Amino acid sequence: MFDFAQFQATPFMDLLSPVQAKRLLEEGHRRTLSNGQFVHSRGDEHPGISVIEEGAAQAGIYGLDGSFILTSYIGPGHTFGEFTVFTNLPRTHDISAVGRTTIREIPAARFLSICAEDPTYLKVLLQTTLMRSHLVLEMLHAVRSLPLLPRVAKYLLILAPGGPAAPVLRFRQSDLASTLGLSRASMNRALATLEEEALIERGYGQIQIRDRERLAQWLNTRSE
Amino acid sequence: MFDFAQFQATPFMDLLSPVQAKRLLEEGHRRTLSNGQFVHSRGDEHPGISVIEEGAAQAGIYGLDGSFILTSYIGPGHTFGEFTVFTNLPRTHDISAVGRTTIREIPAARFLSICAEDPTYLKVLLQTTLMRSHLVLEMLHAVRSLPLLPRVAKYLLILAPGGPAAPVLRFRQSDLASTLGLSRASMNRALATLEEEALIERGYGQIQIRDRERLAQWLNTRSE
DNA sequence: GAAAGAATGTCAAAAATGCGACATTTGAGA
DNA sequence: TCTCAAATGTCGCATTTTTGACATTCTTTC
Repeated sequence: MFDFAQFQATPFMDLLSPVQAKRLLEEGHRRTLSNGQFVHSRGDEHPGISVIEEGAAQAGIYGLDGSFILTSYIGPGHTFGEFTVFTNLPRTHDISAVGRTTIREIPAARFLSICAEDPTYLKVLLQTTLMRSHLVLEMLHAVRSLPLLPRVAKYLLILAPGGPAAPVLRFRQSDLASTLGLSRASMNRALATLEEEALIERGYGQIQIRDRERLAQWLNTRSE
Repeated sequence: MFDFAQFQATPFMDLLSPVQAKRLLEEGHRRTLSNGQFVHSRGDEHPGISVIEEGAAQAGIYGLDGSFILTSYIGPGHTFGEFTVFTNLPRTHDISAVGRTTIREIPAARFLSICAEDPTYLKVLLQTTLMRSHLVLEMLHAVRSLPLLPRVAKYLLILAPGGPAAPVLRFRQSDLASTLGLSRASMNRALATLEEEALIERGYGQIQIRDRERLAQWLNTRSE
């Protein structure tokens, strides 16, 4: 259910039955976004939950200097915005599309009434929220207890999209750097070292994990 | 509902009606712990959710060198262990009592059946989980984007117990240091500076926040 | 109430990291 | 295709932080 070794949460939609999934999507309004387009900005009102149908999104916060601190990568079947539904507070993160992306937006009131009808939605959302919460705790722990190199590796694993293909992270090194709270120079050196170990490949605006499994193994030998 | 300025989540029990609260506690087994006594250790099985009736607990992870990385301070009315109930995975944190503490332990199966009876429990647990998740994200953000001094201040605010009284954090400086991922020397210097500003007071094995409001204000002028 | 253990306060040398600068490579758009 | 902007690769130097050591203060326990 929760593949620790791969640091990936199960998508919300995968935990619903096909009927429940269909029912939920029907309540939503479809929206298509081009690469990099903003879905929400920090501070936006309009509470509602969104489901990714195709493509992906990234959540983070822009710093005053334009740097982007990434918090999570949101893939197909995952949701975002549930925080606004259950707390009635404005958005806490900036969310933008990664590649061409289609999402379903379900307004807060409507989602809540679906939950009232069938509490399974609540239970499943709780499950995914707890898993993601756990991942954030893992990140927090990594930031504080791991040396630079394994710390970078762990973040790559957590932020990398799931799925069978070799994961490609479409992030600039400068964004990754501010995400981990270090300078671009240090990030570049760390990535260079990981590349020497043949664990990743650096590209222009992206990083490819050559073999998720092997990177996870390498991390284990380094952190325990 | 969610006091951002004070970085405190609403306790789970406060969001339940008196009847619902009573019903839940009746399902649990009461347990009394003395100061520092362990409730659970990382890796423990036996899934179940626990509610703090009196006292408090701290959750964290012990490092190999004996250092303790604190994750959260859990006060009266708050829960812990919900992760084990909904994922069937072992405990991810070490939890110990702070001061004389009584808790109610509700086995996973029983809690789930209560939720099935009355989905309000699910909804409320989702609310608190989302709030706490948000707090962890705030911590993560602080670690990466704030300079040392405001970072320490923010952690003190997040980790400090709520309530009207001047909060006292019963932590050793060495634990606080490893919680923020820095050395005891740096932590000591940071705390010394905050004390010079008359925001906190250092004690033996504890730190007192002189005025939560004022510390939050000081933080705001420093971080935006 | 004395002694021992535990935690804090502080310092200088060593190490790690950030900063600013500049060359190089890549990709997008005219 | 060519040009230019954007992103990466690298290098000293400045700064911060850690390390390890030691003195001091506070608690606990005998």
